[in-house]
Amino acid sequence: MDNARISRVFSDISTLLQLEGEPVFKTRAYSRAADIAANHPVDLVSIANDLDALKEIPGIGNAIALKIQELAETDNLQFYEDLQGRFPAGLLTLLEVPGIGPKTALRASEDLGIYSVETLEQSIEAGEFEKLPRVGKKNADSILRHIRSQRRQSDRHMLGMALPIAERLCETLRVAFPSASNITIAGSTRRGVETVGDLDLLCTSDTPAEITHWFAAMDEVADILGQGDTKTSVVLRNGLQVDLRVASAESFGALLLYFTGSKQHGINLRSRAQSMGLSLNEYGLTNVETGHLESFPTETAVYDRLGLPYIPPEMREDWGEIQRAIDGEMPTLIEVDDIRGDLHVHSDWSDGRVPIEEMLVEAQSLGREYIAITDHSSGRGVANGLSDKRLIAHNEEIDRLQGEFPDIRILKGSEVDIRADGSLDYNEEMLSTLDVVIASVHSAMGQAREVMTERVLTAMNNPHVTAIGHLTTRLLFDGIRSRDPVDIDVEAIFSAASTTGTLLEINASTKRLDLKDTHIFRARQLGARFLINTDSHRPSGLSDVRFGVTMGRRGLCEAHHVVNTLPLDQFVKFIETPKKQRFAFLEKQ
DNA sequence: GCCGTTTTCGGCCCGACTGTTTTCAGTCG
Repeated sequence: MDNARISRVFSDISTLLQLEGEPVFKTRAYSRAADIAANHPVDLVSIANDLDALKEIPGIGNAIALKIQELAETDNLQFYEDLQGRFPAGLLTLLEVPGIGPKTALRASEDLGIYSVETLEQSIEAGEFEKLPRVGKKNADSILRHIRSQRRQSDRHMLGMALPIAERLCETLRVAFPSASNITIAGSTRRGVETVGDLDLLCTSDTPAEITHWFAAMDEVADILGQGDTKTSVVLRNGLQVDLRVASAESFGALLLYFTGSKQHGINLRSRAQSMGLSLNEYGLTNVETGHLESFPTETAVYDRLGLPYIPPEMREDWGEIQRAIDGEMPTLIEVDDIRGDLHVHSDWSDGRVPIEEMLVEAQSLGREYIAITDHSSGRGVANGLSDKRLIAHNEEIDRLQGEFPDIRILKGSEVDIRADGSLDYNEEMLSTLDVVIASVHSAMGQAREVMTERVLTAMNNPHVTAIGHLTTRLLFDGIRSRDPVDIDVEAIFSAASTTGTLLEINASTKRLDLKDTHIFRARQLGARFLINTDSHRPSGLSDVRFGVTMGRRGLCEAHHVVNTLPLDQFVKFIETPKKQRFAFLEKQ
């Protein structure tokens, strides 16, 4: 039982209670609990024996806390079982089809015996489904199209793939409509969520219809899902859904706030507005008594009117950010420009694509003050890992290149395999020749939780290990494959970071993003410090640092939490400090 | 079911779109 499964249970309960006609506020409470569980930085099972700790989480009360306890203790929930038993099996899968809500799903199963997406499809094709009340042919056709397009693709896309496309579409709009302004990415892409379901683009213009119609007619549009004068929704040839909304400039602040989300952040803001006698929507704030509408050109102006400081998009996840804002405890989040060095970079000495020189040229052009070349260790045979002998030559090559590149400090490094038993590929003598050691798991990923945890802890206790690379080894779905994270006690690892003086890597590679946001949030609370590294295998990879910074921001990192924001001389002092005293050194900075 | 600088009871976020209807239900974000 993990947070994802708990979330699933509450989400199902919410839906099923809706079908039973329970009050909407009750179903909403379960729905919010599902969101909370899905994103909570702490494993709920690990605190389930403490009822008060569960109830301290906003949105979790007595009833839901008790249900979490039951799930944690028995891996089961009687309430959930009973509820499911009162409905036909398969009903919930129907609800995953866009366009099918609770009412339609229930009617379809009761009246037509539909209990799966396949039987739904057959019923639509047979012309039966459209005869249900309030459905009709157009709805039926639209649902059928959704079923078929959903089958073609997974429903979420890596941020690293979606963001560049969104940026390119914005640029296309800028060129095509010079008079349009505020062309902006919104939605989960703007918040920096690791995967996004669709792209939300906004702009302001006096001639919205012209823009939405032009957009829907673009070459790369494969399918138009909906089109009006102020909004259009299309599917691109690559399978990505894009929603474009156009409005007038005076209300852009409220519009952007609204379409950036998250949903729950918006609900919390509207709640706050209500308590001030105001009503918040995408056009602005309306005085409930007088009906007067105030417009806001910027998001900052809306927050200000609600008595709050600006809340950066990455924080708008209902992780306590509004309370933090009220309390005046807003962090100054880390920014891309704070990053001065990259400590995890590969070259063609192992499995990188280009010679060290080319990585150095690119790193310099990005303004990096220092870089560690960390090719793989000998255990990575498939990655052309470096034997002891080749590591010595690698070090000599770096000394030579330092002479050619006086403007960037090149650190001797290695990404060393943590073997299945926790030992490292190089011995103490070899490790002591290196400035930076990133220790990573690349093998035996199926180990039991206790074994894996002990394995990484052993590496953390090695005095030469600077940081643990991509802790969970998960890979996001890139259209072809994905990899689940290893089973490891992250709380134990995060706690050990400060006691051993080991840094934790935020791996910015677009398919990794490992640690992920909730891990960073929790590790920071437990006193960990980080490196944001790109794990680049080619020059273009060095720019991916921005994705790592975004994850750091979502985990509420300030620059001082991330050690490669230190200027070169300070960073060198850091790695020259005996490992056990490094966190004390950071405290003094 | 959750929650409290109006409340331990009585509130609880807001609007657009679509297609079905004879004034609005259902779904979505």
